[in-house]
Amino acid sequence: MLKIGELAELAGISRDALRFYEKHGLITPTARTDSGYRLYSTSDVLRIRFILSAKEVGFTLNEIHQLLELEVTKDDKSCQDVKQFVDNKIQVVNQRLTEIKKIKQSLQTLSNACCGGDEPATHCTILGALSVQNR
Amino acid sequence: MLKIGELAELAGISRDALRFYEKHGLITPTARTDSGYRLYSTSDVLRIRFILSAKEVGFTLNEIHQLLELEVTKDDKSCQDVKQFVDNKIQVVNQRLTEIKKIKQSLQTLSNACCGGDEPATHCTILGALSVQNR
DNA sequence: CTTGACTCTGGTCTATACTCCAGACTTTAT
DNA sequence: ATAAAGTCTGGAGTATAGACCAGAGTCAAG
Repeated sequence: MLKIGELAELAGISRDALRFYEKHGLITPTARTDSGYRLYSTSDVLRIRFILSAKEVGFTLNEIHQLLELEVTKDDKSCQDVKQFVDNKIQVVNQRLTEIKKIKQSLQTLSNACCGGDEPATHCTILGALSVQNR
Repeated sequence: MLKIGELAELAGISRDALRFYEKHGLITPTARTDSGYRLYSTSDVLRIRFILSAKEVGFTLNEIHQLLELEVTKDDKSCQDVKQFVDNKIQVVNQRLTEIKKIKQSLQTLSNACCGGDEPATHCTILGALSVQNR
């Protein structure tokens, strides 16, 4: 079991951030010491990793909260609702995937054009690189 | 040339957002009418599209500002600096690409597990779906 | 030629996601 | 045993990205 400072270091975030996530229902330490210190287990570590991943790709804490709440049993009566929600998120994610690939291409074009590359200097801005993409 | 309301509608954002971007140096209308109305050209439209794309994938307005400022000429004396900056961004983008693919997989697994899918119900949470990935 | 829709500037307000104390208690190292 | 480092709760402060509003000017249609 990890104390808050240890988990914070492991995850590369601050203790305050961990307490903030807890206050907003994203994670609860598996246990507390008698004196009230938070204790985190390995599954808490996974949870934090997921939270940070999802944040990295643009989900808000609120959305992440919803994702973490999802609990599907095959014959849940609200199953279709959950599926709908998840499928919506998949669409969002796909959209982001497309955008991020475009931007990556642009950055790459820009990088190649720079410092003796073969691309003409007219492509040497982001927008120029983007329009190369669009041809 | 488009007036602010027209561009706003085209881009799917508010007029206030456009003025906000302007205030922070991300975009300047190509012209103004005599009475001071902002006029946007097609290259402004491209610029806004880029801004929104970059925002969508998690860049802050500040970072986007930096990206838009990049202007590389082949024999720029600061060329290596620019290349460095761009290559860093490419790394960030690659990281995000990886994360987003993982999350997409998890969502897909979750969606498939739901409502009569083949996956066992133990994978029917995001974290469960994630750990399927990690096997 | 006026009425309604649009735009201007400048300012305040809001939500999100934290960060940074303060004052008190706990644990660890020497 | 004591000092340093870590943790607790609660609350105030900050950065980002706008939204919203007021009061005044502008434009387009009937």
